[in-house]
Amino acid sequence: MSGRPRDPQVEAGILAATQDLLVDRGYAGTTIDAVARRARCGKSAIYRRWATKAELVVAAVSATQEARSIPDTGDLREDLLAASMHFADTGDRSGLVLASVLSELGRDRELYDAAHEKIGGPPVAGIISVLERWIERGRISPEVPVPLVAAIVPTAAFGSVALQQRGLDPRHIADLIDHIVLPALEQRPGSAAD
Amino acid sequence: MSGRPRDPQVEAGILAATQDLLVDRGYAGTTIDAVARRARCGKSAIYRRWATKAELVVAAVSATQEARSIPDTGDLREDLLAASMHFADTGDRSGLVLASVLSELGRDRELYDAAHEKIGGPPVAGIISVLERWIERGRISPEVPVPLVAAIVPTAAFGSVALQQRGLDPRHIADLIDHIVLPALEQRPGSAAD
DNA sequence: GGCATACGGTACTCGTCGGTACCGAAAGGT
DNA sequence: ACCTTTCGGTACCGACGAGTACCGTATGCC
Repeated sequence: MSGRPRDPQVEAGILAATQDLLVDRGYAGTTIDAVARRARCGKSAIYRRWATKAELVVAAVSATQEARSIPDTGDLREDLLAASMHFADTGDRSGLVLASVLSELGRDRELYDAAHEKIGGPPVAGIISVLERWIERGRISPEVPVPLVAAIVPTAAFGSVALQQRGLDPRHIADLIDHIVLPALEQRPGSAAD
Repeated sequence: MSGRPRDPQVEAGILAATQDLLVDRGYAGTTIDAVARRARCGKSAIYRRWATKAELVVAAVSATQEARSIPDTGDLREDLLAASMHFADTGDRSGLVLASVLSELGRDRELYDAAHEKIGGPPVAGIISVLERWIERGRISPEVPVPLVAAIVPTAAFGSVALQQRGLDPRHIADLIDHIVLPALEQRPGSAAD
């Protein structure tokens, strides 16, 4: 029956190589031969696992995602910082990989779903959770448009990655939170200040 | 010497066809043959004007840009709305065209410069001008980080275009200005009067 | 009218890349 | 030991697309 088992390291190497190439060559520039060369494996090892290039890319995009916990430091600003730092340029390639497949997103349904669900979803959900918790605690007015505010940092990160090929500076994220996000959260429900 | 002059309508048709294809096929999907077919011209008419596909695309991207004036309505909110509405989904294809060439931006210097200068530059500059004018008038504190605030709507528009293949809803832009931009501008240095 | 160029259209070259087929060697299960 | 599968590697096929070369025709300047 079962012959030689597949080497998990080969799989990991292929995915890593694919991510690398996506980031600095783009989708079109990521050829299967180049992936094999970089991963130091044969093309057969790739096609044994994924039937098409699209499937490989989907897998590589999905693999950039890992579980994340929602911060709860007792301080709103700290929570926001913690939840947002995922978008900083700190080794995490998920943002860069996403940007690299951008141009195909609207045209390849499979790619779009994978990228949107795996990359866009969870991190934004983390920020939303933070905001909702502080609304429950009364620190934030229930009238603030949560989705709008929660999208600020991810959107900025996305733009940075897409246009400049690099993630956001952690300092930049802190500035965004201090000067944009927190002010947007300060509106009071009934107070007549304005 | 000079024989038959070039037909300006041919040029316009080629650029329009290129923009159309970029928007709904992407950069890779925009073939020269397809451009010629859509523009109802020969490939020779294209290569007579631009030496390579990249040059054609740069020209098509550049052609989406026209002059814009800086609004001055006497009301801060109205000025911001006017300056930002350029990013709304209203016939203006500049955003869509930009998004379509996104994936190549970081890798093709010529493309990047054209897109950044022609599309990113002027509209953002308009918003910055509005903010600076109202700072001079004392309506906005000189301490607000202008570039950070000015980037909010363009960045959001960019994300929308890139991820969903469509521009921002005008209503969404108004929400951004009311709930994000204006609150960020309300921080006062120390003064109370307005 | 005649020269030079642009026109739409077609046929071609040539490089690239996704995907397949096949190799001999290695590695595990039984 | 034997059988099966995976391994890295290579050679190949077929499609596709950028760019070139011409074609006969149309159009304007001198």
